[in-house]
Amino acid sequence: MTEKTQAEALADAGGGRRSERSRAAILAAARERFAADGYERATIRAIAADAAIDPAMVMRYFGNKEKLFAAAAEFDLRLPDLSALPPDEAGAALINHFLNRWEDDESLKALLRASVTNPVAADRMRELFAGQLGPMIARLTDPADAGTIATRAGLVATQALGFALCRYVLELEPIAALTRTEAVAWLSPTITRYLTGTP
Amino acid sequence: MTEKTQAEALADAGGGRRSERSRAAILAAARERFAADGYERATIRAIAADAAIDPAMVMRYFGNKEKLFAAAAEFDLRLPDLSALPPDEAGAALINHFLNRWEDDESLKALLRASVTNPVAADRMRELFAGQLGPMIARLTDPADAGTIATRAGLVATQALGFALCRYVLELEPIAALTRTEAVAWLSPTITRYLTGTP
DNA sequence: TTCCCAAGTCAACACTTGTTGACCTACGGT
DNA sequence: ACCGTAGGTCAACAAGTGTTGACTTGGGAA
Repeated sequence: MTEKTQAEALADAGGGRRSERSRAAILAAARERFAADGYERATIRAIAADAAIDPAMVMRYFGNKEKLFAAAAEFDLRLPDLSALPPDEAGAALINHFLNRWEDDESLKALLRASVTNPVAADRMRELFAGQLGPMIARLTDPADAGTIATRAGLVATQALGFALCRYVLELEPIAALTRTEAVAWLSPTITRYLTGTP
Repeated sequence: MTEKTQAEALADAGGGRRSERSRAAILAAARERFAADGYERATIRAIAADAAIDPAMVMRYFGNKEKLFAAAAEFDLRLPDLSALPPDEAGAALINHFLNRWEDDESLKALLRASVTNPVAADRMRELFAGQLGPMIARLTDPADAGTIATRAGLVATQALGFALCRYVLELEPIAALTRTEAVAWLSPTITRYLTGTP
């Protein structure tokens, strides 16, 4: 009864496969495991167990572990357009958005944990900052300084990733205990200078 | 007991006992592999092969993989005393020292790569910044602001580790291509503010 | 009803890992 | 000379990995 409705809805949703629910369960479990354990310690068997699904199904749906990771670590920074803001508020807005994004999607944690040992993940990380942050910064930057855009994006990446590494992965105190307000207060000037300042 | 005395005596003897050479070779290979591959991808067999030594010898000398890592990732930041410098030069000096330290000892890279998935490594990383950077900052800080020392150390860690992550591990361009001078110029104001400034 | 086929299960594969214990071997003290 | 032992070799172990292929099941179409 209920199942029929689900099946129909699911059939509509995807390209025709009826097992979207299993696929979604695997993906959710994979995100969790990759985020918690990193690429090599997260095993297909553990992911399958979390999703209450046979390990063979994981292979059926995603081909192999690397493709599963690629699907689980798909991520978009969803950067807002900050060009409307006064320059001295852009830094605070950006770091705030970044922390939000970090906290409500485990994919970023999975990506960071994996990117340290997995080339594919590292590539995606690079593309995230070069391909998404760069263009956003371009809209804030005086065309005369266009040559500095990539550097600015990179510098923002160093501070943003470093903070996330210490706060969410290493759980280094007292960084992990900082309130959101404190964190933003300390980081904003740094980000702002990287966005629009000079060395 | 007896073994150590003998080993030392033999090492002192002049010829260089093979066991000490083996031990050193294993450690060097381990540092290299852990730095390049991270904890789980660096295998005892690969390390032994690099050192041209039987895998069983690695176990004989270091007990198990975790202890080998602990020995290979022993590290000291060797922080200089910056309290003699004018406050606005301390940031530049510190980041310069940090980059030097990073570049001439692979242990830090090994530690960072491993600390993302290995609890022991993460612990050592935390202790590095809390136990070594903290005390150094204390000497720069007005006793009235003693309560901010740990936070300052943590913030410096976020920027320093984030930069190292992007430059040496992720090899994110254009951060990896920055000259030392450029890097120091961009980071110094950030570090200086974390050391002595306010949000 | 019968039949088909995708979804799901099971057991095994080939391989790699850390780790162990039995076995050599060369050399310094006696 | 001998012999004990530290240093080194070899092969195997048990556990765990990603991955595969043959089998079973259930629900919708005929």
